[in-house]
Amino acid sequence: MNKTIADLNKYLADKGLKITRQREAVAQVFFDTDGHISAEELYVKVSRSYPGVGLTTVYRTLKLLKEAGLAKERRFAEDSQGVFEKEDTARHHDHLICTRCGKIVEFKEPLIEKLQEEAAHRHGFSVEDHKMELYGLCNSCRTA
Amino acid sequence: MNKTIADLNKYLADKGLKITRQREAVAQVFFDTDGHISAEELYVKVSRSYPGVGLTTVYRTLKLLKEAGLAKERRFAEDSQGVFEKEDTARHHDHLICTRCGKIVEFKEPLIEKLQEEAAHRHGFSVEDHKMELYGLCNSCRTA
DNA sequence: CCGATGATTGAAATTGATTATCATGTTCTC
DNA sequence: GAGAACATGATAATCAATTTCAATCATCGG
Repeated sequence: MNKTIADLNKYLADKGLKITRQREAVAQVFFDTDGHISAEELYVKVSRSYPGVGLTTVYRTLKLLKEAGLAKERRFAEDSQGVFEKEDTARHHDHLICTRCGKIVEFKEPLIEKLQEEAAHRHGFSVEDHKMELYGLCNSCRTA
Repeated sequence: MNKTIADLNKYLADKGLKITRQREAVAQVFFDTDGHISAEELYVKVSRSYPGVGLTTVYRTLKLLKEAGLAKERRFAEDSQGVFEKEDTARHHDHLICTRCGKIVEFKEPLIEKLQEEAAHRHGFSVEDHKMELYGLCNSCRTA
């Protein structure tokens, strides 16, 4: 099932933190967003529906969402800003990134995950998370 | 065979760029280093053998080494500085990162690479490079 | 409901890695 | 070895992200 503001509120209550208008505003817009969004973009989007929420608070709320396991942060280029996506959709998918046009395609490959687990165990590691990104040219850029 | 300063010099000559004391100093120390090293660390190391080389020049030379295909930059944590390693050892290996102690183990998994290629082709991508990092707990941290 | 306590907010300042600037110094070609 | 182009390095600038801090707000106990 999809995660909602209720999940964040539960996390906040458990930690003795407070449920505020601003946090609910940020979480609401975040959960209504599909795909990747940067803190800056989320700030703009939140400002439209709930003006008066500061960029600082957007950053802080995204951090909380990460801690609560509801959001995942990614960084596709060395010099770019981080982007966030919902953890339930983030789980177990990887990315293909076009180095020319920047297009990002998500894909799944369960067999690779299995092999990752095995490789990790051979080195005494337990896997909590993984990051796999393939960089290359997409169809349009290759034929252009 | 291992790459050396000569390879950087060849690249520089081809591009009409100049071979300088500073670039040779940075490259020398870089090629003598195994594993990962940050620009800052390399700067300190270079300063010991060849004082008077600026941090700016270390960054610039590392950029050249990357362009020449002799170095590879990685960034293991969102907020950390980039680290560099020799391209010939970097090629086709991936990383296991302990989220507790920060230990980094390198491993190879040719079968995963093959599957990556296949997955990419299914989405119309050609693969130029890839990044795969597994995050978890190493043996010592798990049993501690 | 009220007041105390401690968390939260947001504007501004700060950070930290990396890059740009620019005057000066160096390399390489002819 | 002269000249043009490139390189250097101290400093300033950048930029996402975090910290600061005084003012505000949420929550709990009574």
